[in-house]
Amino acid sequence: MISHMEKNPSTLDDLDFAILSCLQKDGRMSFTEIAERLNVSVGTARTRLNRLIDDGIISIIGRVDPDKVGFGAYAHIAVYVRPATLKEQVAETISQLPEVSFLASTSGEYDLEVDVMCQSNSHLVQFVNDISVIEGVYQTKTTLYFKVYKYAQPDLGLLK
Amino acid sequence: MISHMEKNPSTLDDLDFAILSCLQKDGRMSFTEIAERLNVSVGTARTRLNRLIDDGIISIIGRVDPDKVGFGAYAHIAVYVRPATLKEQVAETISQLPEVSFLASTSGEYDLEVDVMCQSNSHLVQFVNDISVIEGVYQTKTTLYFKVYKYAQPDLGLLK
DNA sequence: AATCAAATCTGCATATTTTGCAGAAAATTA
DNA sequence: TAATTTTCTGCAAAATATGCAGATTTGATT
Repeated sequence: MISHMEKNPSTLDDLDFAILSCLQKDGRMSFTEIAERLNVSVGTARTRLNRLIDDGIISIIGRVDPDKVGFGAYAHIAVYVRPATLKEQVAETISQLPEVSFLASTSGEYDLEVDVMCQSNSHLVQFVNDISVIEGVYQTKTTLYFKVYKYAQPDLGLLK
Repeated sequence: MISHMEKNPSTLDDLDFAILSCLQKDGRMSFTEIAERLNVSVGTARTRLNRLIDDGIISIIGRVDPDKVGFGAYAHIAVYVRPATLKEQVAETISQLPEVSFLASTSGEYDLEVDVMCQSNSHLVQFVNDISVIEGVYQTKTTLYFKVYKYAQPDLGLLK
């Protein structure tokens, strides 16, 4: 017996996708407006949307513009872990750091990718120094993001 | 005479930062709740928040979990542009593609970084082929994201 | 195919939130 | 200091969210 079915792609129907699309456009769209656009009752829109959020299918987040808010150094750091067995542990440590906005393990030449927002170049240098001394971090390569052209959500229509 | 003052870091006060913090935690937090937490009137919270959004300082977006929603291939593509003068033009073209969730110019070895969400590996291959034939794209290097450990917003407290 | 159980949807009444606006307070400028 | 602009507050009206009971649909089992 399964008490709570975890959502996976196959359990998302057209209505779910339509709600996700609405939220991608405007994370503060009201239940009422979503319901009207999709021709369902407010209750339905609310139930679905709340479940999508609870199940972690979508997160409604406020994303600050790093420049406008004062993060002068937005960067990408490639992290090489040796021995490779320490990867999870290193990831755990790095994910705690407040500057980190994105952290993932990768298939490529390096093992972990860390995106960070720092106040200034010197703060960034400090940050890179800090992660360089974590046990298991063998090497790092830092790349600055100069100009962000797009920061959006992929078109869910691609999944149809 | 300046009719509309563009916001820059120095014009954001403590209340603005406090509102941004609330929205980073929950993009759907109501004006009322924000007002109560910060001990200001609802009208003030509303005016500030709307202005922060209008000025592009923060965007409230629904971010879907690529795995759960059916994007089986989440990847990072390093793009080398030759001649370098075509960079803006290439960026413009790539930013139109629906798979692209992030696009920025960088300081490093490569010129542009493109993050994409594709349905499958074959869709990703197709995508990489498509951008490889764009005029000015000299070379690409694709790295898959295997596991995302963190996808959050940086701590605004770092700016204090 | 019929039945039952579980899940989902709808619509309504109530509670809460948002919106528009006018006047008070604060900040800015001359 | 006075004038001007900007920001804040509080109130009433409109819009929205919430809780819930009953209807509908879906899915599993026989």
